Amino acid sequence: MSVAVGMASPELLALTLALTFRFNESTMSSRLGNKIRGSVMSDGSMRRGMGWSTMADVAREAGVSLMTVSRVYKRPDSVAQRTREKVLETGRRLGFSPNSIAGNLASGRTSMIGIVVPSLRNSNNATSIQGMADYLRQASYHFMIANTGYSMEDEAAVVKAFMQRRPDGMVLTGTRHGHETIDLLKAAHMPVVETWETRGPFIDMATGFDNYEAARRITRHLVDRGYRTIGYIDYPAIGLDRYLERLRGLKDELGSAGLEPTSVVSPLDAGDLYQDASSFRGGALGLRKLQEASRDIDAVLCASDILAVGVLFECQRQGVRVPDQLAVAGFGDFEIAAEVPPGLTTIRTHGYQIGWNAAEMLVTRINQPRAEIPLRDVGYDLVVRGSS
Amino acid sequence: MSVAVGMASPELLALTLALTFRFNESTMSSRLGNKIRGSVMSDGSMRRGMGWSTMADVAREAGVSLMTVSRVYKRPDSVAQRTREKVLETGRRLGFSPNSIAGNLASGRTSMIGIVVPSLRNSNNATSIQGMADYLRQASYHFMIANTGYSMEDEAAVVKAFMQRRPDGMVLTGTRHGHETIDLLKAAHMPVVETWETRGPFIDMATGFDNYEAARRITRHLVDRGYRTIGYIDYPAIGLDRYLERLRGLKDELGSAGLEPTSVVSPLDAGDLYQDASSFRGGALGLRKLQEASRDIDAVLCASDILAVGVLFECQRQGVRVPDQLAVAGFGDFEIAAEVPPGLTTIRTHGYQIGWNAAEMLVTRINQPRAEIPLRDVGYDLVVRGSS
DNA sequence: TTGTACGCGTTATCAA
DNA sequence: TTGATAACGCGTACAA
Repeated sequence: MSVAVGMASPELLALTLALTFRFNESTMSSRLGNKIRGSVMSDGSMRRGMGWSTMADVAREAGVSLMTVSRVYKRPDSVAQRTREKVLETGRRLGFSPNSIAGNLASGRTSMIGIVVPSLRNSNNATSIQGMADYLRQASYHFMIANTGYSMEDEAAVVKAFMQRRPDGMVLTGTRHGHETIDLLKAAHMPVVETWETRGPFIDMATGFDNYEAARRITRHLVDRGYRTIGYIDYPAIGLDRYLERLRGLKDELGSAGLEPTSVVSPLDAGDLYQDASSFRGGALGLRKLQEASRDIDAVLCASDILAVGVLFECQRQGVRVPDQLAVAGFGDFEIAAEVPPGLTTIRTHGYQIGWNAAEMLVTRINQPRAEIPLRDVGYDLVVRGSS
Repeated sequence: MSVAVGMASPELLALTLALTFRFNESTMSSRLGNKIRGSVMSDGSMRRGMGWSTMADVAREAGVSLMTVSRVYKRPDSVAQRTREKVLETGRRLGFSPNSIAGNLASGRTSMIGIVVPSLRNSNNATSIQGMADYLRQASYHFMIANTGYSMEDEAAVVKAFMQRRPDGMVLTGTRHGHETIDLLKAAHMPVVETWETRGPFIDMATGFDNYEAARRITRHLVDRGYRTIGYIDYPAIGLDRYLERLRGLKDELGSAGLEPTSVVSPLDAGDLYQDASSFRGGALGLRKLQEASRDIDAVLCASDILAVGVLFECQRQGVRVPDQLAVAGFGDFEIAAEVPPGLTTIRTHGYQIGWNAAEMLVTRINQPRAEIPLRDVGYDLVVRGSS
């Protein structure tokens, strides 16, 4: 029996050889007591021994002990150079690849991070996931992701499921979580970073920015520009902390100018939100709702750039001139904000940095369990463009 | 010693109790021979025994055998109801959470899928990742993701790293991969699905659509509409199979109409591409390049909707009327295509379905290693809107 | 329906 | 610098 292949590279030959070797061994001597070896040959229900070479195989072939092989792959410096080379060469020849699962069990560390986001399609999340991915990769960590669809029950389920895989740390989006989630993580002493907000209380660590202050800042900009009849297009009211903070910031800032929001609308229903793709349309719908509520509205602030761009598109269709007849502002500074005519005034957030920070904080804490790791505020910037 | 907490839920109390119990046990009797138990109390370098309750703990407390506990959590039906309830209750009380890592090692299955994408910020990928996530979740699988930044070397490194975690299957983006990657996967008999293309050869399984035919289809539409001077804005030339196919489709279709592309430009440099966010700007740059190459260009086809929307924005800035002076077409049918005035003509792809399929095919193959799983073509649709 | 025995492939510890 | 040994926590096979 041999492995069927197309092009045969040295690496492939090595692995083929390794597999063949293992099968022969089990067929002939079975001295480890394994009656069956290799799922490839078995009846399908049997999955023990996947046909991979093990450290024991390499050790035997190279004439060293198992621990030496382990050291060669884990801390190469702790092994004499000649030994190391011999082992590596043997390993290559046998197509050996260390089994992390076994290592995890023995060491109690998985080098795995669990990441929980509301949606995988959200640009904000994508950016900070990329930040985490870039940091984690150079630190030799892997990560699992799951999305909650903005539901706390799902979040709890996801966290529970992740815990069974014993990740070394966990990243959550936002700071509002169910008791079950919080209790579970705290009791397990799981290193946790909460992201996108700087207002606690936190389970453990956090990085983000002050959504409340950012919303006040951009509202103040609109007020300073002379706009007085200001509407707000919110995310659907599902109680996401950071969006609640943005709305609160808007109201407080208008309040201190003796104003109040002319109208606050939430254009999407839950179904749309879960899709998370329908937000341009949400912005357009939102504008129409605002116009129904008040004909003389002169500025619209949106909970995200996507909504705001949807507003700009709707203005274009209606022939409403921006910013002369209507000012529009968003939140996020996605690429489109700079590109869409006439340019979208918005709050620049630093999603990539949030992701990077979260990963870095986690890894620091994992390596130094006692470390006190303070909140990291990445700040925000007001970016004024043609729409206001 | 006890766990510090804010609000104490029943679940938390259970877990606290479990941890305390374990610590006491080790401190007092240490009858398993563990000198140290629980990383929380140790000096930081010691990580064995994480302080979690184990099946053995539950078994002892519930007065059953370890296997009974295992069965309760793996195949509850195979245990008498009374026994099951007793075990579950004990498990809850001890805050027990099955350790998948140990289960993986024992069973040879990880219930983990490795997903390799070029970029985490790309909308296409995000959509199909969501499809995979939704399928995998209901099938009780988790997944790891890594991005390659469009580099084959990085892809090989990522695949190698994933293999050490012994995933049950792997999803790759596209069909063009390095020999090293291919050989490794084949030799390991790893179930693999390649996505977004239906033209082989494949490592194992594939789902996607025919990019070549789709490009011909939308090109034909432009030709039928009477456009004759057609430019193309490509992704950067890094040899991504599906983009090469799109360009080939354009050329062939124009060819059979006795035409040829007026100009083909690739507006982004590699740095921009890696960011993957700068594509609106890429479209705008591309249009300007096309205009430099030929003043009487009357239609532009783009390799993606994002580029096409960038073209629309640039038209708006230049005062070019769409579609009267210039027709614009994209590829992807992202939400923005329907929302941006005057509506973007494009090819609708089915990214979510591709992701869902990929996951489903993988799980099928994992459960039935012998299964022949044919290519799944999800097709595409021409969507004509105001821009052409 | 439940239990016993053993192995999964690695790492921590301690001794040489 | 290297080796022997004992876990890590669970699932498979088989027996009762």
